[in-house]
Amino acid sequence: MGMRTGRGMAGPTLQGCRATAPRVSGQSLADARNTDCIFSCSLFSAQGLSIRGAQEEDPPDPQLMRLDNMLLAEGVSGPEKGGGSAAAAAAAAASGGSSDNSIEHSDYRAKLTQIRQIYHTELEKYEQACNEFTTHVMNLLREQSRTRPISPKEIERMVGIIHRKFSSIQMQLKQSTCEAVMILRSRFLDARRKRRNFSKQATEILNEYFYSHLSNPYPSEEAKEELAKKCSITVSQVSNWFGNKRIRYKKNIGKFQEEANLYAAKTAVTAAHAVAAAVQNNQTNSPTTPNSGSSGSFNLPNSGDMFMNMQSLNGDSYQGSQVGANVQSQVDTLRHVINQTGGYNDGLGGNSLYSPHNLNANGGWQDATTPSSVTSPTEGPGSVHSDTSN
DNA sequence: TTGTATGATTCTTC
DNA sequence: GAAGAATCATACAA
Repeated sequence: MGMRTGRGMAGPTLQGCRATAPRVSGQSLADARNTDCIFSCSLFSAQGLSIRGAQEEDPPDPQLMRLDNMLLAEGVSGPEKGGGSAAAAAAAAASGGSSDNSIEHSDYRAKLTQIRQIYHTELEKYEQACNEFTTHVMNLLREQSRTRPISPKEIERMVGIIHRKFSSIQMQLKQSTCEAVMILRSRFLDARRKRRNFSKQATEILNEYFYSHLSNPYPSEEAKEELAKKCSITVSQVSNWFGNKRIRYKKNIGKFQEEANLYAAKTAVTAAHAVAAAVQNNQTNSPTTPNSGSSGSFNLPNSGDMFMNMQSLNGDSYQGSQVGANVQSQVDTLRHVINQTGGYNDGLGGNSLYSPHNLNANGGWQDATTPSSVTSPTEGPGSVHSDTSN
């Protein structure tokens, strides 16, 4: 489960553990004993050795030291540090502050606290039982001393045996706790890896960008960062989203038409206002002043798109490239709406006034963006080389 | 339960 | 290294 078959698999370092750890729902220490997690296996294999002499006079058991160190590192033993384990810290760092991950993070901390509490309760119980039993044995020996002589050495030996027995129980407790923490960690990392749909708002933001940049849906790094910030996702997620979107859009334009219309209509009014404002602004100022709006980093090439000539909109003879990138994108939206109202061919090339998606015959975004002198901020759509599939 | 949507991963190409 | 393409795995709706 969770492992992909037939291919190499890149992933977090806990991959091996994650792949074999059972997906337990409860977090009791007893459940934790069932794990076959790699880490746990090593603990179990060493247990037989640890029962003997984990106490005072013997050199410190390396296994016990490992357990203690791990419990300390995970914040289970030692001073309370709010569940601030390495995993939790890593998770917090990876979360990028998104609310969902924060919830997961707090969930992790809550469960770790639970484990910590169980551990300390059990540890206390064992210590108490050890003391009680020692007292009990001492009392018995005292009583026996009335009938036979008992040397201090014998008493010491008995106490030593009791302590060793109880320390082996403690060892098991520590092992179980470690296993529980490991399971929790693996489950937590699994949860991070699990696919989650983006929020509706995030999808809307991405879609709005995509459909308003249909002529060149290749956001620059800056734009990706901005989108990522807006959507509370990572830049690579933005890249993934656009990669998926471009391919799926190309594969089934018809299916996405409705969606395209929706977003186009949504931003049409804004687009019209923006265009008018930009034109106004441009006329009153310098005709070559580029727009520096929020999307200004997209130097959308447009010489391949007849509609990009703003002449048809304002009567001026100035090109879309002079308008500015954000206006350019708005024009994309606007023209889409215009085209919708006028009706257009659903096909890729067709004979319609313009191809609404700026896809070339191969399904690429090439024709709208092929000017040799103008390149995309990232990589021009010229890199869309083979769109013949499907 | 099943089909579809979708985010992620991997491989290939340039 | 970025993008396309194929695929996987999971979420989600019917």
